Amino acid sequence: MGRSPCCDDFGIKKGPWTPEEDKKLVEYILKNGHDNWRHLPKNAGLNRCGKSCRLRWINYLRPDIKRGKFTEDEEQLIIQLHSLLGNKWSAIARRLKGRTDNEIKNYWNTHLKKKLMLNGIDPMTHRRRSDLDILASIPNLITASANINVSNLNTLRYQLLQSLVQLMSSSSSTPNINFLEFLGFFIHSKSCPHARFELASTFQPLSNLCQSKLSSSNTRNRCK
DNA sequence: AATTTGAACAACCGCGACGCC
DNA sequence: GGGCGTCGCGGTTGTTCAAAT
Repeated sequence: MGRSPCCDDFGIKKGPWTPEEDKKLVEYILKNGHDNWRHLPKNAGLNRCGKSCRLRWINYLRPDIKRGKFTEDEEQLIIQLHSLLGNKWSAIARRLKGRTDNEIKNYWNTHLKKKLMLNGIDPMTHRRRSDLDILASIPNLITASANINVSNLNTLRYQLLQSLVQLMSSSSSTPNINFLEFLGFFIHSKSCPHARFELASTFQPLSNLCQSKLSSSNTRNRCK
């Protein structure tokens, strides 16, 4: 027999919290604390499960929560801590006063990950990506980016392909700055979903080629 | 002006860890 | 030692709203 689920009671409310529910929860916790989340909703007169109450308190209602945009310092700290701790959001949150693990996790997924990628840094390893790494991820980069404006797709395709040919013909393993700038131009221009789709499909075969190049070069390195 | 799209973030869900009996 | 209840975490989904079309 398994553990009894927390939130399967019929009639238990889910979804966004109302101001009245917030008020009840805050008043109850400030007066009585939160020793037992399981029993708290009933005692506080809330038709919610304990888990939902806990989350609402920790992520939104706690009095010491800091609201508003992340500062540049906080961003740097998150990046630094993520490079040391990985996706240990609660551990990262403990080192950022007033910020919650959920908030940091969301901020990482929507802002910081992209920011690092656009700077040529792998968000998981925190290492600078080689040209081949970047090429292999072009379709993802293009699809992930919401900001492409291409008025003349063919011209840009031609320019990009020229850069790619140049890049592929050089044997250098260090990042090609011109190419990175070119990619940056693509990604920072305004949105055009159609162009993104076109570009992503155009570069999929090239990406596959790069993946196989990468894996064969890794195999060679291992054999050395 | 209406519709679509996508970013941001709030909230949910499943599971492992832990403590108690 | 193992069964059970609860908590906390991380991944995922749902909702909202502004910008683009």
